[in-house]
Amino acid sequence: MIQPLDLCRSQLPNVRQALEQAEVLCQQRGTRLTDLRRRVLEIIWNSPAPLGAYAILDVLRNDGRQGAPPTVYRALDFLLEQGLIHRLATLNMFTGCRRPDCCHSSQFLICRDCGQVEELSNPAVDELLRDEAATRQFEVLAQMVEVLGRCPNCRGVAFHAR
Amino acid sequence: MIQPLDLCRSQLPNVRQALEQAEVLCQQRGTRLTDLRRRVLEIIWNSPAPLGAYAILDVLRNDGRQGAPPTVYRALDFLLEQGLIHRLATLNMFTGCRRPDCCHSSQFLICRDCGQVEELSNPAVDELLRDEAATRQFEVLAQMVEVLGRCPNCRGVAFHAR
DNA sequence: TTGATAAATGTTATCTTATAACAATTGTTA
DNA sequence: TAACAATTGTTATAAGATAACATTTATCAA
Repeated sequence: MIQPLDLCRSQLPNVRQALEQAEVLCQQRGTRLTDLRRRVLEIIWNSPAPLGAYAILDVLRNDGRQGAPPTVYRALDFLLEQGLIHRLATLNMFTGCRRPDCCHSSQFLICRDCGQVEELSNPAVDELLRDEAATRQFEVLAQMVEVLGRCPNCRGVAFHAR
Repeated sequence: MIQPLDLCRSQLPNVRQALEQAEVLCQQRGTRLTDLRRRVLEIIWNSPAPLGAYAILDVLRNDGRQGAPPTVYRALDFLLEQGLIHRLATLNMFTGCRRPDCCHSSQFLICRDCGQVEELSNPAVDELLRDEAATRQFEVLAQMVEVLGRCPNCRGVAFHAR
């Protein structure tokens, strides 16, 4: 008996939960999650795959909002600062952070075909890179680890129920 | 007695050597390192820090060459395919590959201040990421590991001679 | 050598991503 | 309420990348 699983979706926390957590975090930090910023965060979480700034802008305009690129980029800057979203450098796109509550270095598995992203947080990767840097007296400010490939769904990998 | 070291420079292979190696590799592979492609590779190697496509284009035009963006991007595509250069996704820039002869996954230490780049090739990083991917039945096509920070020179770190 | 073909480059136009600069609005606090 | 800071609106443009088609150059078979 074959039982296909939708791995990617099963790992997406729901949108409302992400928004509530963002609300709490910003309150704790004394930063302002304005309407615009909350809406941008919501748009990002609503999307199954990462979004580009201009795609987000399109949604905002569909909302009936005014807006130009800076509108979006400023909101994105805020959300990045707060650790509520990540920027995927290889795609020039943005995706919701799965663990906005704690500082962590992330690694991303990005599916070339469907665009869905899995966020990892393997401390060993972080440590290895820090060690390499330390050896060279290099001060680490940020890490960017992205693995491009194909997710199980897009590979057509079937899982057999045990 | 204090002995400052110029670590970054000391690791840059010289340009001629890089070009000769590229020549040999392309000959072995039956690919054509044309004048344009060789010149672009030379421009990249001549620069102490990574270059953007348009900066390369400017140099080409100073050469007296004709050219438009596609001219450069096509040459860059070829050099990337041949593994003679790397693209730094966080900077949208290109840098010469230190080990074009062997397939390898690279990690980069990128100095935010001076822009200089150190290329690492730590197999453990590669393996960790492959393991994480394998666990998730994710097929790896490419890895992008970039560490942004400050190099010893820009931190003002002094080295003491032993 | 020539003609046919493929590869590389030239050229124009356009698309995508991102930011600078300044104006208007909104929120906060003395 | 006035003064100030933060946020958002608006216009323009910079910077990175590619599509589409023309032209040139290299390669190779006849």
